[in-house]
Amino acid sequence: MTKQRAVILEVIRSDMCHHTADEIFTLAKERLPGISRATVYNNLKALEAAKLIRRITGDSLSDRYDNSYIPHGHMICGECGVVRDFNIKNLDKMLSDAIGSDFDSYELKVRYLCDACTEKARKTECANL
Amino acid sequence: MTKQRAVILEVIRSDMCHHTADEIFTLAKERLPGISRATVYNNLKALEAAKLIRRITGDSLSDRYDNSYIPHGHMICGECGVVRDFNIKNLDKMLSDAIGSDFDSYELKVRYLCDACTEKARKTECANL
DNA sequence: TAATCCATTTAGAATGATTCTAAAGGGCAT
DNA sequence: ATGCCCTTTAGAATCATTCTAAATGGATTA
Repeated sequence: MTKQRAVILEVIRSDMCHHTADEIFTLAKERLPGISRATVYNNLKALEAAKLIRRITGDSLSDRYDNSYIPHGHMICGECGVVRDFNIKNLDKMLSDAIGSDFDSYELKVRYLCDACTEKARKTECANL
Repeated sequence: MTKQRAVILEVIRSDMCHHTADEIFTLAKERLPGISRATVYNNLKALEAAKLIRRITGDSLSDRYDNSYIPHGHMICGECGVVRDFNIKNLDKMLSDAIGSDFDSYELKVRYLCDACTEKARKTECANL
């Protein structure tokens, strides 16, 4: 465990956000000014291989990283992009039943409008009347 | 509906595969040799906006396109990359319950080992004994 | 302490999917 | 035929990510 790897892991674990590689690079740089972008990518890959984090793809043009390796749902506001976790009971069993075998992992993303953005949209509508 | 758009839509609808933009470009080119890559991307975007197809992201480094706009599960073999559809009963309801509101769409991907690749792995194991 | 080793880091080049741009084309109403 | 506007085209630009080759660092041994 190099100090670079430790810092990257701490950055990912320090909050509930689902950061992009670039954000992680910026945050790690505050503590290790000399750190290289390639090091961030190398370690993100290594940390996922070690099952300490999980890469989540497709929410935006860049991938994001989850501080838990255990699969769970992500709800993503289509307006402001905020990502929150959620769980569905027995989903693992339903999935293995549906596909007819065990599986390695899953990714579940729901696009919705968060409360704040719903509220904002409501106000805008009123203003347009 | 230009002839380019029509051909692209036909390519996507012509089979159950989940093609990448590049594959769609190649297939469309067989019928319209002069077609440009940008036209394919433009139309894929327009067709999704018109709810005729859906883009699915994160299965590989390039996005793929589904000939149905209606969300459903995708099971993806981690070995050979083949994508198949599946459904889970009442998932819509479970999702809206879990997130506490209606949602726009979801994406559900399960990474597993398909029968053919499982078989292949079994044989390889035996060969290594 | 000095020498060696090997994995990791670094900087920057390379890649590859996608988007952007500016000019050309095509269809439709006038 | 003319003008208009949306679409297409070709290629340049962008941007996240991967690759490469040289430098570094920490541990181990002599």
